[in-house]
Amino acid sequence: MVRFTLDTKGAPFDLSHTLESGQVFRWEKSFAETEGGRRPVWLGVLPEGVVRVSPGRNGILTCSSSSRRIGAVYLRGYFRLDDDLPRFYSSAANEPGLREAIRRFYGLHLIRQNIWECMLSFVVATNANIPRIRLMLSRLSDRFGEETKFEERTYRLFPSPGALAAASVEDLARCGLGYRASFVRSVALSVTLGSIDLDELVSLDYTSARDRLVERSRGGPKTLPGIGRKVADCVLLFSCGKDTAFPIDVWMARVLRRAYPYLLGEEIVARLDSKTKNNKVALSPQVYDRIAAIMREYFGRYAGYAQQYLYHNERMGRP
DNA sequence: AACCAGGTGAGGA
DNA sequence: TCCTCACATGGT
Repeated sequence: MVRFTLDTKGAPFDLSHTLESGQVFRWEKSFAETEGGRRPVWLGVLPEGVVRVSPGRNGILTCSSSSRRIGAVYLRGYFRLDDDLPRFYSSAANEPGLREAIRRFYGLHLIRQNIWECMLSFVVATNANIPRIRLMLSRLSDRFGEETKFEERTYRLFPSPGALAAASVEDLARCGLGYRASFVRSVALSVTLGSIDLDELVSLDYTSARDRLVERSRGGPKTLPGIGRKVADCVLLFSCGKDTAFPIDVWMARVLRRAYPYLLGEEIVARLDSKTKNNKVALSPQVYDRIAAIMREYFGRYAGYAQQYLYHNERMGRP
Protein backbone atom coordinates (compact mmCIF):
# COMPACT_ATOMS: atom_id res chain seq x y z
CA MET A 1 0.00 0.00 0.00
CA VAL A 2 1.27 3.41 -0.99
CA ARG A 3 0.04 6.65 0.51
CA PHE A 4 0.65 10.02 -1.05
CA THR A 5 -0.89 13.41 -1.58
CA LEU A 6 -1.37 15.42 -4.69
CA ASP A 7 -1.39 19.18 -4.67
CA THR A 8 -3.77 20.70 -7.19
CA LYS A 9 -3.48 24.25 -5.90
CA GLY A 10 -2.91 26.86 -8.53
CA ALA A 11 -4.98 25.12 -11.14
CA PRO A 12 -8.72 24.56 -11.30
CA PHE A 13 -9.38 20.86 -10.70
CA ASP A 14 -12.63 19.18 -9.68
CA LEU A 15 -12.23 15.45 -9.17
CA SER A 16 -15.92 14.59 -9.24
CA HIS A 17 -16.77 16.61 -12.33
CA THR A 18 -13.81 15.02 -14.06
CA LEU A 19 -14.68 11.45 -13.16
CA GLU A 20 -18.42 11.88 -13.76
CA SER A 21 -18.13 13.34 -17.24
CA GLY A 22 -18.34 10.07 -19.15
CA GLN A 23 -14.70 9.58 -20.10
CA VAL A 24 -13.84 6.75 -17.74
CA PHE A 25 -16.01 3.95 -16.45
CA ARG A 26 -14.08 2.09 -13.78
CA TRP A 27 -14.22 4.62 -10.96
CA GLU A 28 -16.71 4.40 -8.12
CA LYS A 29 -17.78 7.15 -5.78
CA SER A 30 -18.57 6.85 -2.10
CA PHE A 31 -18.62 9.30 0.75
CA ALA A 32 -16.74 9.65 4.02
CA GLU A 33 -17.87 11.61 7.07
CA THR A 34 -15.19 13.89 8.40
CA GLU A 35 -15.11 16.74 10.91
CA GLY A 36 -15.34 19.06 7.93
CA GLY A 37 -18.46 17.29 6.66
CA ARG A 38 -19.14 14.76 3.95
CA ARG A 39 -16.49 14.41 1.31
CA PRO A 40 -16.32 12.20 -1.79
CA VAL A 41 -13.97 9.23 -1.95
CA TRP A 42 -13.23 7.81 -5.38
CA LEU A 43 -11.93 4.31 -6.00
CA GLY A 44 -10.45 3.62 -9.40
CA VAL A 45 -9.19 0.47 -11.08
CA LEU A 46 -6.33 1.42 -13.39
CA PRO A 47 -4.08 -0.78 -15.51
CA GLU A 48 -1.32 -0.60 -12.88
CA GLY A 49 -3.52 -1.26 -9.87
CA VAL A 50 -6.17 0.22 -7.63
CA VAL A 51 -6.21 3.76 -6.29
CA ARG A 52 -8.29 5.71 -3.79
CA VAL A 53 -8.50 9.49 -4.13
CA SER A 54 -10.28 11.97 -1.94
CA PRO A 55 -10.26 15.74 -2.27
CA GLY A 56 -9.48 17.64 0.91
CA ARG A 57 -9.03 21.24 1.98
CA ASN A 58 -6.95 23.63 -0.09
CA GLY A 59 -6.95 21.48 -3.22
CA ILE A 60 -4.91 18.68 -1.68
CA LEU A 61 -5.90 15.19 -2.81
CA THR A 62 -5.37 12.40 -0.30
CA CYS A 63 -4.47 9.21 -2.15
CA SER A 64 -3.55 5.59 -1.56
CA SER A 65 -2.79 2.98 -4.16
CA SER A 66 -1.95 -0.69 -4.45
CA SER A 67 1.20 -0.10 -6.44
CA ARG A 68 4.30 2.04 -6.31
CA ARG A 69 3.69 2.70 -9.97
CA ILE A 70 0.65 4.79 -9.06
CA GLY A 71 1.86 7.88 -7.25
CA ALA A 72 1.63 11.63 -7.47
CA VAL A 73 3.50 11.84 -10.76
CA TYR A 74 1.29 9.19 -12.32
CA LEU A 75 -1.96 10.86 -11.27
CA ARG A 76 -0.72 14.28 -12.29
CA GLY A 77 -0.36 12.90 -15.80
CA TYR A 78 -3.58 10.88 -15.65
CA PHE A 79 -5.68 13.86 -14.60
CA ARG A 80 -3.68 16.20 -16.84
CA LEU A 81 -3.19 18.62 -13.98
CA ASP A 82 -0.69 20.64 -15.98
CA ASP A 83 -3.27 21.57 -18.63
CA ASP A 84 -3.75 25.31 -18.87
CA LEU A 85 -7.45 25.47 -18.06
CA PRO A 86 -7.46 29.20 -17.20
CA ARG A 87 -6.35 29.83 -20.73
CA PHE A 88 -9.19 27.71 -22.10
CA TYR A 89 -11.62 29.50 -19.80
CA SER A 90 -10.53 32.96 -20.87
CA SER A 91 -10.65 31.99 -24.53
CA ALA A 92 -14.25 30.89 -23.95
CA ALA A 93 -15.29 33.69 -21.63
CA ASN A 94 -17.52 35.31 -24.23
CA GLU A 95 -18.66 32.12 -25.89
CA PRO A 96 -22.40 31.87 -25.22
CA GLY A 97 -22.69 28.08 -25.37
CA LEU A 98 -19.73 27.35 -23.13
CA ARG A 99 -20.06 29.99 -20.46
CA GLU A 100 -22.72 28.17 -18.49
CA ALA A 101 -20.99 24.79 -18.81
CA ILE A 102 -17.73 26.22 -17.52
CA ARG A 103 -19.47 27.83 -14.58
CA ARG A 104 -21.28 24.62 -13.64
CA PHE A 105 -18.35 22.25 -14.17
CA TYR A 106 -15.43 24.45 -13.27
CA GLY A 107 -12.34 22.30 -12.89
CA LEU A 108 -13.40 19.46 -15.16
CA HIS A 109 -10.32 18.02 -16.81
CA LEU A 110 -9.83 15.78 -19.76
CA ILE A 111 -8.20 12.56 -18.59
CA ARG A 112 -5.30 10.78 -20.20
CA GLN A 113 -6.22 7.13 -19.85
CA ASN A 114 -4.80 3.87 -21.12
CA ILE A 115 -5.29 3.58 -24.87
CA TRP A 116 -6.35 -0.04 -24.97
CA GLU A 117 -8.89 0.33 -22.19
CA CYS A 118 -10.24 3.50 -23.74
CA MET A 119 -10.62 1.87 -27.14
CA LEU A 120 -12.47 -1.14 -25.77
CA SER A 121 -14.61 1.04 -23.55
CA PHE A 122 -15.92 3.10 -26.44
CA VAL A 123 -16.42 0.13 -28.72
CA VAL A 124 -18.65 -1.27 -26.03
CA ALA A 125 -20.25 2.15 -25.51
CA THR A 126 -21.86 2.31 -28.93
CA ASN A 127 -25.62 2.57 -28.73
CA ALA A 128 -25.58 2.03 -24.96
CA ASN A 129 -25.94 4.34 -21.98
CA ILE A 130 -23.35 5.06 -19.33
CA PRO A 131 -24.71 2.86 -16.53
CA ARG A 132 -24.82 -0.02 -18.95
CA ILE A 133 -21.32 0.68 -20.26
CA ARG A 134 -20.08 0.48 -16.69
CA LEU A 135 -21.90 -2.80 -16.20
CA MET A 136 -20.49 -4.37 -19.36
CA LEU A 137 -16.92 -3.29 -18.59
CA SER A 138 -17.17 -4.46 -15.02
CA ARG A 139 -18.42 -7.88 -16.13
CA LEU A 140 -15.67 -8.14 -18.74
CA SER A 141 -13.10 -7.33 -16.08
CA ASP A 142 -14.54 -9.74 -13.53
CA ARG A 143 -14.53 -12.53 -16.05
CA PHE A 144 -11.31 -11.90 -18.00
CA GLY A 145 -9.17 -9.53 -15.93
CA GLU A 146 -6.25 -10.34 -13.65
CA GLU A 147 -6.84 -10.39 -9.95
CA THR A 148 -5.25 -7.75 -7.76
CA LYS A 149 -5.48 -6.96 -4.04
CA PHE A 150 -5.92 -3.65 -2.34
CA GLU A 151 -6.65 -3.17 1.36
CA GLU A 152 -7.81 -6.75 1.96
CA ARG A 153 -10.13 -6.71 -1.00
CA THR A 154 -9.65 -8.23 -4.43
CA TYR A 155 -10.33 -6.40 -7.65
CA ARG A 156 -9.99 -7.36 -11.25
CA LEU A 157 -7.95 -5.27 -13.64
CA PHE A 158 -9.14 -4.39 -17.10
CA PRO A 159 -8.61 -7.44 -19.33
CA SER A 160 -5.60 -7.51 -21.64
CA PRO A 161 -5.98 -7.72 -25.44
CA GLY A 162 -4.71 -11.29 -25.28
CA ALA A 163 -7.25 -12.33 -22.68
CA LEU A 164 -10.15 -11.03 -24.74
CA ALA A 165 -8.74 -12.36 -28.02
CA ALA A 166 -8.59 -15.80 -26.44
CA ALA A 167 -12.22 -15.68 -25.33
CA SER A 168 -15.03 -16.99 -27.48
CA VAL A 169 -17.64 -14.61 -28.83
CA GLU A 170 -20.23 -16.50 -26.79
CA ASP A 171 -18.31 -15.98 -23.57
CA LEU A 172 -17.91 -12.30 -24.36
CA ALA A 173 -21.61 -12.01 -25.13
CA ARG A 174 -22.35 -13.45 -21.71
CA CYS A 175 -21.02 -10.19 -20.27
CA GLY A 176 -24.09 -8.48 -21.70
CA LEU A 177 -22.29 -7.13 -24.76
CA GLY A 178 -25.00 -8.09 -27.22
CA TYR A 179 -23.96 -7.67 -30.82
CA ARG A 180 -20.79 -5.87 -29.72
CA ALA A 181 -19.22 -9.15 -28.62
CA SER A 182 -17.83 -9.94 -32.08
CA PHE A 183 -16.42 -6.41 -32.41
CA VAL A 184 -14.65 -6.76 -29.09
CA ARG A 185 -13.10 -10.04 -30.10
CA SER A 186 -11.94 -8.75 -33.49
CA VAL A 187 -10.44 -5.60 -32.02
CA ALA A 188 -8.66 -7.61 -29.34
CA LEU A 189 -7.32 -9.92 -32.02
CA SER A 190 -6.06 -7.03 -34.16
CA VAL A 191 -4.21 -5.54 -31.23
CA THR A 192 -2.79 -8.89 -30.17
CA LEU A 193 -1.58 -9.70 -33.68
CA GLY A 194 -0.05 -6.27 -34.10
CA SER A 195 -2.30 -5.17 -36.98
CA ILE A 196 -2.59 -1.87 -35.15
CA ASP A 197 0.08 -0.25 -32.99
CA LEU A 198 -1.73 1.69 -30.28
CA ASP A 199 1.32 3.48 -28.90
CA GLU A 200 2.15 4.78 -32.35
CA LEU A 201 -1.11 6.74 -32.45
CA VAL A 202 0.28 9.21 -29.93
CA SER A 203 3.08 10.31 -32.25
CA LEU A 204 0.86 10.70 -35.32
CA ASP A 205 -1.01 13.88 -36.11
CA TYR A 206 -4.77 13.85 -35.49
CA THR A 207 -5.86 13.07 -39.05
CA SER A 208 -3.37 10.27 -39.61
CA ALA A 209 -4.19 8.71 -36.28
CA ARG A 210 -7.92 8.94 -36.99
CA ASP A 211 -7.47 7.30 -40.38
CA ARG A 212 -5.36 4.57 -38.85
CA LEU A 213 -8.20 3.71 -36.50
CA VAL A 214 -11.12 4.02 -38.90
CA GLU A 215 -9.93 2.98 -42.33
CA ARG A 216 -10.27 -0.40 -43.87
CA SER A 217 -7.36 -1.92 -45.75
CA ARG A 218 -7.96 -1.61 -49.48
CA GLY A 219 -11.66 -2.42 -49.49
CA GLY A 220 -10.88 -5.45 -47.38
CA PRO A 221 -12.22 -6.11 -43.91
CA LYS A 222 -11.72 -3.42 -41.30
CA THR A 223 -8.82 -4.04 -38.96
CA LEU A 224 -10.90 -2.54 -36.17
CA PRO A 225 -14.57 -3.34 -36.64
CA GLY A 226 -16.81 -1.39 -34.31
CA ILE A 227 -14.55 1.66 -34.50
CA GLY A 228 -16.04 4.43 -36.60
CA ARG A 229 -15.45 8.16 -36.43
CA LYS A 230 -17.08 8.74 -33.08
CA VAL A 231 -15.24 5.95 -31.28
CA ALA A 232 -11.96 6.97 -32.92
CA ASP A 233 -12.43 10.55 -31.74
CA CYS A 234 -13.06 9.38 -28.18
CA VAL A 235 -9.91 7.27 -28.22
CA LEU A 236 -7.82 10.09 -29.65
CA LEU A 237 -9.17 12.69 -27.22
CA PHE A 238 -9.29 10.64 -24.02
CA SER A 239 -6.14 8.57 -24.40
CA CYS A 240 -3.87 9.93 -27.13
CA GLY A 241 -3.76 13.61 -26.28
CA LYS A 242 -5.34 14.74 -29.56
CA ASP A 243 -7.07 17.76 -28.09
CA THR A 244 -8.68 18.85 -31.34
CA ALA A 245 -10.69 15.63 -31.62
CA PHE A 246 -14.39 16.42 -31.34
CA PRO A 247 -16.54 13.33 -30.74
CA ILE A 248 -20.18 13.74 -31.76
CA ASP A 249 -22.73 11.43 -30.18
CA VAL A 250 -26.49 11.91 -29.81
CA TRP A 251 -26.03 14.34 -26.90
CA MET A 252 -23.55 16.46 -28.82
CA ALA A 253 -25.78 16.44 -31.88
CA ARG A 254 -28.57 17.82 -29.69
CA VAL A 255 -26.58 20.60 -28.10
CA LEU A 256 -24.98 21.60 -31.41
CA ARG A 257 -28.38 21.72 -33.09
CA ARG A 258 -29.74 23.94 -30.33
CA ALA A 259 -26.81 26.24 -29.62
CA TYR A 260 -24.90 26.53 -32.89
CA PRO A 261 -27.33 26.31 -35.82
CA TYR A 262 -25.85 29.50 -37.32
CA LEU A 263 -22.42 27.83 -37.49
CA LEU A 264 -23.69 24.60 -38.98
CA GLY A 265 -25.82 26.04 -41.74
CA GLU A 266 -29.30 25.13 -42.93
CA GLU A 267 -28.39 21.93 -44.65
CA ILE A 268 -26.69 20.34 -41.67
CA VAL A 269 -29.38 21.60 -39.30
CA ALA A 270 -31.95 19.88 -41.50
CA ARG A 271 -29.92 16.67 -41.27
CA LEU A 272 -29.83 16.92 -37.52
CA ASP A 273 -33.59 17.38 -37.46
CA SER A 274 -34.27 14.31 -39.54
CA LYS A 275 -34.52 11.07 -37.64
CA THR A 276 -34.44 7.48 -38.78
CA LYS A 277 -37.24 4.98 -38.15
CA ASN A 278 -35.58 4.20 -34.86
CA ASN A 279 -35.91 7.86 -33.93
CA LYS A 280 -32.15 8.32 -34.04
CA VAL A 281 -30.23 11.24 -35.53
CA ALA A 282 -28.98 10.33 -38.99
CA LEU A 283 -25.27 11.24 -38.95
CA SER A 284 -23.54 9.92 -42.03
CA PRO A 285 -19.73 9.85 -41.93
CA GLN A 286 -19.60 12.81 -44.29
CA VAL A 287 -21.94 14.94 -42.20
CA TYR A 288 -20.07 13.92 -39.06
CA ASP A 289 -16.81 15.10 -40.62
CA ARG A 290 -18.31 18.40 -41.74
CA ILE A 291 -19.74 19.19 -38.32
CA ALA A 292 -16.54 18.19 -36.56
CA ALA A 293 -14.50 20.38 -38.93
CA ILE A 294 -16.78 23.37 -38.31
CA MET A 295 -16.61 23.02 -34.54
CA ARG A 296 -12.87 22.38 -34.60
CA GLU A 297 -12.34 25.58 -36.53
CA TYR A 298 -14.65 27.49 -34.21
CA PHE A 299 -13.15 26.31 -30.91
CA GLY A 300 -9.60 25.93 -32.16
CA ARG A 301 -6.93 24.44 -29.93
CA TYR A 302 -9.41 23.64 -27.16
CA ALA A 303 -12.04 21.93 -29.30
CA GLY A 304 -11.74 18.73 -27.31
CA TYR A 305 -12.21 20.53 -24.02
CA ALA A 306 -15.13 22.50 -25.42
CA GLN A 307 -16.75 19.27 -26.54
CA GLN A 308 -16.36 17.69 -23.11
CA TYR A 309 -17.90 20.65 -21.27
CA LEU A 310 -20.80 20.87 -23.72
CA TYR A 311 -21.39 17.13 -23.56
CA HIS A 312 -21.41 16.94 -19.79
CA ASN A 313 -23.54 20.05 -19.44
CA GLU A 314 -26.08 18.64 -21.86
CA ARG A 315 -26.22 15.29 -20.12
CA MET A 316 -26.65 16.85 -16.70
CA GLY A 317 -29.66 18.78 -17.88
CA ARG A 318 -30.13 22.50 -17.90
CA PRO A 319 -31.17 24.16 -14.64
C1' DA B 1 -44.45 -0.33 -21.25
C1' DA B 2 -42.40 2.04 -24.64
C1' DC B 3 -38.50 4.56 -25.72
C1' DC B 4 -33.68 5.50 -25.36
C1' DA B 5 -28.61 4.89 -25.13
C1' DG B 6 -21.09 8.71 -25.82
C1' DG B 7 -22.93 4.30 -33.36
C1' DT B 8 -21.63 1.04 -36.69
C1' DG B 9 -21.54 -2.05 -40.69
C1' DA B 10 -24.13 -4.38 -44.17
C1' DG B 11 -26.87 -3.91 -47.99
C1' DG B 12 -29.51 -1.63 -51.46
C1' DA B 13 -30.55 2.56 -54.54
C1' DT C 1 -21.48 7.58 -53.48
C1' DC C 2 -25.38 8.09 -50.69
C1' DC C 3 -29.17 6.63 -47.46
C1' DT C 4 -31.68 3.27 -44.49
C1' DC C 5 -31.93 -0.07 -41.21
C1' DA C 6 -30.97 -3.99 -37.80
C1' DC C 7 -28.67 -4.76 -34.02
C1' DA C 8 -28.85 -7.00 -28.10
C1' DT C 9 -29.75 -5.41 -23.89
C1' DG C 10 -30.22 -2.79 -19.74
C1' DG C 11 -31.59 1.96 -18.13
C1' DT C 12 -35.25 5.31 -17.52
